[in-house]
Amino acid sequence: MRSCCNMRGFLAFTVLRLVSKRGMSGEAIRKELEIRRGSKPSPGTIYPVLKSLSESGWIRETGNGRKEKKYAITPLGRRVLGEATRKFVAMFCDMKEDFEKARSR
Amino acid sequence: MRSCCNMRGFLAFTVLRLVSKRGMSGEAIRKELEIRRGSKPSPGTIYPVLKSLSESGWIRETGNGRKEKKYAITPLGRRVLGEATRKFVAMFCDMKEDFEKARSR
DNA sequence: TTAAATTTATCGGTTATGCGATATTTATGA
DNA sequence: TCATAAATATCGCATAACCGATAAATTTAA
Repeated sequence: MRSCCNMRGFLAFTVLRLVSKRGMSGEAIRKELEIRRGSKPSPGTIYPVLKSLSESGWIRETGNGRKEKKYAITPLGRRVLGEATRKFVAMFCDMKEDFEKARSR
Repeated sequence: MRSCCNMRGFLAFTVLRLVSKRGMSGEAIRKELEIRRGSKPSPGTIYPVLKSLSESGWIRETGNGRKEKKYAITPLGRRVLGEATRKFVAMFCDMKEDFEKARSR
């Protein structure tokens, strides 16, 4: 059975939210998204998003030598995320109960 | 300042949720969406969505003569919506607090 | 040191969402 | 009845999101 929504357009938002909680690498993000949505975004999906968020100045690499690159949210990113979250909640204002009912992880 | 998400892909989902609460016409839906997201979707946006949802068998016209056409969700639509809502909540599982903080309408 | 594995990077292509413009139908009211 | 307004319908288009494939860089381990 087909679905009535495909999450298209919310990947950048979700990635920004993830990074805002704790520094994360591209791979860590892919793994978290696999859990949340059931499928792992391809590298060709996730790295362009990280690049785009970086170029917007919303996230930046945290220079822990090299290893896995980790990203953190910037102050500007935090403002943008706050505003987007506000809009998101306004758009889906009737979903409060659905979130409350859900068993949180 | 640009936004990090554009709600793209969630219009059908949102319309289905609206219709699931109470019978609504295309115009009523446009007005509700204007409130929620700040801009009113154009007719060229909303009527194709209603058509598509109808063709999927997820909503149907409720035959009150003609007047403003009203739509209601079907049992199949309710199943699809339930599943989509479950996925939605899983995807945005960390947003519970944002919804709680928000003043509800 | 070298090979394998992991992570990051890039690019083109497909897909479909939402809009603008426009036309048609239906309702309202003078 | 007729004119105006409101609601619905359709079509093509621009946009961009995401994926697949592939390659490069970095880390790990043998």
